[in-house]
Amino acid sequence: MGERAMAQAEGAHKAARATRSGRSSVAAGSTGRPRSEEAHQAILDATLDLLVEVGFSALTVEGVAQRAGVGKATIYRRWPSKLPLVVEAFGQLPGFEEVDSGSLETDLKETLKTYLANFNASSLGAVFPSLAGERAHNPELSKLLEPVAKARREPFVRIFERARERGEISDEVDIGLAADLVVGPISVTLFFRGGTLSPKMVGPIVDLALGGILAKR
Amino acid sequence: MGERAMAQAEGAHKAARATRSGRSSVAAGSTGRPRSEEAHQAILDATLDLLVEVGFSALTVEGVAQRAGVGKATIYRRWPSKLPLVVEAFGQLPGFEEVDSGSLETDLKETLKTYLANFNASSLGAVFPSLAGERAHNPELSKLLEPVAKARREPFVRIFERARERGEISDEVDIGLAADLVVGPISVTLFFRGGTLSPKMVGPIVDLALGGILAKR
DNA sequence: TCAATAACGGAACGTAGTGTATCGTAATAG
DNA sequence: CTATTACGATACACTACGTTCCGTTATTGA
Repeated sequence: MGERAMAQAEGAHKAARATRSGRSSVAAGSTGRPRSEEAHQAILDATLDLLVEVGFSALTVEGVAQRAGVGKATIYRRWPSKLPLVVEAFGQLPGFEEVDSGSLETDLKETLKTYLANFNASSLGAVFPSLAGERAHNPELSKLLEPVAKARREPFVRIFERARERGEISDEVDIGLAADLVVGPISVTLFFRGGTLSPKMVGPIVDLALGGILAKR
Repeated sequence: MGERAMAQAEGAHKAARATRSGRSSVAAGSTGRPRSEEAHQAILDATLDLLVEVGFSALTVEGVAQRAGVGKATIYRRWPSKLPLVVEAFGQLPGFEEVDSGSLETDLKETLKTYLANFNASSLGAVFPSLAGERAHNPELSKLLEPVAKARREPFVRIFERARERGEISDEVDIGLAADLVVGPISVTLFFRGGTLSPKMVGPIVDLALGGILAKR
């Protein structure tokens, strides 16, 4: 859900001026001017915006500073390089809620719909491919991205585990593979074809995939 | 075999490059030193190597020139920028043969195995994500990549079409979706999880996916 | 045989981004 | 009120980029 960035697009110096309420969360035991929480957030927002606009590799710290209306030093004071900055900004993107309706089919369809909605709303659909493309050549990024990718897969694994406990699917079914089968067409659309993700895809995907998964009983 | 399929949509500079005079092609009416076909190939090879090693965005013309043992001008004389260079180099990667055994299951498994073998052998598994990640932010690259991606999907569509003609699958099955379902787990492994592709995946994938596809009869 | 021609590899531009440092100013603690 | 620290801005040396120029080399046609 984020109206987040929009306010940022034009008002570069808006954040700079807004230092008044630098209500820093820390300041414990430390004297001096506290770090501006607003600047912090403006930097993360600008990073996400630029990540969507130009991708990971074309993103520069200088560009982030300009967009956020912030000096470069303010960024380097908090993050040593662009990688952890990107990872933290990426981590701000919303996760998604789990569904436990008692039915495998409903769980999958609802979760997938949330999945796609998130991809579209948060522009994750533009950010994720850019980061994923870099993984193979950037071990550090790969490591930082691993838990994120895992967290996005796990809900599906749990859905299948619950279905197995209820006896909906056979013990023979490879749950990890089943999860990949369901998410697969979305991945293909996103990466291979560079297409758009629509919630309308969900129904047919689950129906077709589930046929094979349920058949093994 | 090894047919360098994947018809390119890049006639633009191919035509402009008509001056090539590899050994004795005698570039009609043109005097002067002929372009070295050796250098040409060395450049393309170096481009592919670097594409695998560092990815698209980190690939530089300077790096290609060094790797190929060539002056940068030699590259710019043939390609206006790194993009068409990358596309032509990418187009050199082998396509894959079609299988028509008369059985849907066999066709899928054999084709998928070739698919994976190519991904591994040609390091396409490293190159493709890098290019795919750039698509969202580079419309030009996206356009040039479109026919390539399509060509990789088409064999699977044809396999399903033949199966339908033989009456192996119902008319209700969405063939495009079926193709995506089969390739899906590979895409997930490659992009989402950054994992390795193994031919051992093929059997279970096809078995599980086919269950749902065949069930609709 | 030799001048004209064009591609060759290498080197020299100007540009852009990096990470660090320094400036005067602003905000907070004691 | 003073010490301290963060702020935005700017300057810095450094690196690597894309592009262009340069003297050299290979080939052609007179």
